[in-house]
Amino acid sequence: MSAKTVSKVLNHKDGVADETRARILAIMDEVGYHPHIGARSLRGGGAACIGVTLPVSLEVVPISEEVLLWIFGRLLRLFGSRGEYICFDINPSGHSPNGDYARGLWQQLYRGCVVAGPLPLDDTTARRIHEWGVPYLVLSRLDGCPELSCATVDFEQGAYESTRFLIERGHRRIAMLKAFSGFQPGAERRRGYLRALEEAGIEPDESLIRAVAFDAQDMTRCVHRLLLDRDVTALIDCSVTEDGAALRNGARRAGRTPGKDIEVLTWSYREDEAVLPEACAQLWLPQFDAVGEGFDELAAWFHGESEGPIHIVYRPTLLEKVPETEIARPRRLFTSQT
Amino acid sequence: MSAKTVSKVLNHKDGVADETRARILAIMDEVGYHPHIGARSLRGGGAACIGVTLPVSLEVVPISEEVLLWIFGRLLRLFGSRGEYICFDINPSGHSPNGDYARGLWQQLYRGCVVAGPLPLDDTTARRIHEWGVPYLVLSRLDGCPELSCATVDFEQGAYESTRFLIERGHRRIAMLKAFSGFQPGAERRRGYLRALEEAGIEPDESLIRAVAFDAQDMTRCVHRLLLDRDVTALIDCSVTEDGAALRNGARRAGRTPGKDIEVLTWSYREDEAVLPEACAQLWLPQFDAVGEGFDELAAWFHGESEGPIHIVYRPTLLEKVPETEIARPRRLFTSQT
DNA sequence: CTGTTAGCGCTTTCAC
DNA sequence: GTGAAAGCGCTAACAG
Repeated sequence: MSAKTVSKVLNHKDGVADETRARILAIMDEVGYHPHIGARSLRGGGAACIGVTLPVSLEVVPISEEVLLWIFGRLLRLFGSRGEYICFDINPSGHSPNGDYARGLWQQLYRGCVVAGPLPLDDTTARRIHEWGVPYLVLSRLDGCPELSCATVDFEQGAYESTRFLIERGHRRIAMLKAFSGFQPGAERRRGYLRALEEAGIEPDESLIRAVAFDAQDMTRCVHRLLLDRDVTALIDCSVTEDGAALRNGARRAGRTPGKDIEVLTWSYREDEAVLPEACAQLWLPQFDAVGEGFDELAAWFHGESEGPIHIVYRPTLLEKVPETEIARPRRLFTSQT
Repeated sequence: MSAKTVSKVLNHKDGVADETRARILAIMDEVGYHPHIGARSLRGGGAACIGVTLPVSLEVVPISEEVLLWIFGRLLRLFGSRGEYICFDINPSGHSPNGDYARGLWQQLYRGCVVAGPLPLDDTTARRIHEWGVPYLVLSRLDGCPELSCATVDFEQGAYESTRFLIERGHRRIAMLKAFSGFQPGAERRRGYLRALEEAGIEPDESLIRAVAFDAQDMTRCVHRLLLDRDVTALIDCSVTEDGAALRNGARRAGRTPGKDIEVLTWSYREDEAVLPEACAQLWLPQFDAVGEGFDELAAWFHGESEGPIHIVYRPTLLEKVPETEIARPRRLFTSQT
């Protein structure tokens, strides 16, 4: 019989006599036949791979193992169980000239992909991914590319609400521990903060916005420095380092005590536990919920059950009643590898 | 110019004028050209993917997240940093008819692979992988296929030494908590145990070998049952559950106390911490060391710097002086998902 | 140094 | 219901 007949059997199409089909299947089993995935993708089918890439090296934005695993586990359930390959292309310390973090797509290895991390503000690849036309999901928004398929949290809104909350409590000089300088979520934080100040007619002071690295020592140092200025009466920790101890230590070095002579507002990925119980409020970022739902939608898109692009931007919630129990060991979304 | 010239440039081969090369590179950059990985593999090159598969579903042998991550991290360093894709094909609850867990190879997606888990005794796929001819590494041996490229620990030797140690201390009825029934490491344990008994002229009692699941409740129950027999004076815990509490609880329910009226010998993946400090000895299984070295060799093989197959079978070490500190939270190699 | 040609394994189109 | 032929993008062999 001919190649076409075999091809039909392979792809579960009809137009083949039952007897022939059975015979072919028997032979395939006997010879141990498997279709060549490369040839298939060459012909236009595309490999059944879902790819995971990072827009920047793990050294720059050190996504924690916990998160990588969480992503891994979700994709396993959504794609692995349906027989798709899950393909990681995580290139620590830029093997690639920068920008082609989606080479798995260009090379037609992926038929969909997850960009797992914040986008640099000058990113141009995400737009190319969008135009490429396959299902994809970025875990970050990008200014100037609102059509991006994304699942994340509205950091600008979070920063705005946090700042306004403190202004309403009478604060005028509000410091901010900001992460992700040069990245979209960092820019969103800044914008939200400035917008709230402007609305209240407060002149912003750039020196109060402090970029921090993802480690406890740097945190402590920054808090110390900022709080030496006695006019600073409030501090927003939107570093998402979730490190209450570093906040306390930094404040103590500056002779201050959170909840007494300095009001702290913390950001956290968790709703039920406090970064710092003595904080005046905690902003909960439902990032995991957003990403989880994003993955569900991505799977549906990938499997042809729905259409993209995805646009999930969860609004953070300001908890005025901070949970009483403190996060036991900080299980961070980002961990420095020092 | 022709396709071949372009191909040469792509593959960093010489025989192209410098000026032409530069021109081609410029154009490639401009158009955003990327070679089609499927076509390449079709032509015989093979995709630059290292695959990771599990011989059985995660539901049957629940490899812990910690281990998956450890593997992931190692492969990232060894392969990811050199630009290779790391591709997982982990098929929970048998999407495939069983046996084609290496479909990534048959489909020519992988140019090498890691089989990350114990092999079932009736496995036939591993031999086919071996004959396939690409670099691969199995984290288990297989009876009747000694040529397999593997990195693991000699469980038979471990069971033999454990049993002999207890016999020499005067025990005659030695119970055994055994994991991996139906799998190679389970068979090795049994063999080692029986060999030691036979050498000592002790008639084995099958009921003393007890298969346990990877969870604390089942452990406790099994220990309880076994120790109700007052003639049992020694217990080998080679379940590698590393759960001292379950051992203690089971013993207590049977009215026994480890270290007093029952001698326990524990197996552990760690050298410096005790599963049960009151054990009379601990067998250290340098599994991580073996696998780590195996990965190094696999990478060399994959990159053409050395030849396979790999054969790393580390000998366990019997520590008569059990470490004093107990493993804090059991961080298990295998965790049931209940 | 450069161009031509063939063929990898698959699927689709079209003819039988 | 089945077969023949073309072509996907790439590279090796062979001419020019």
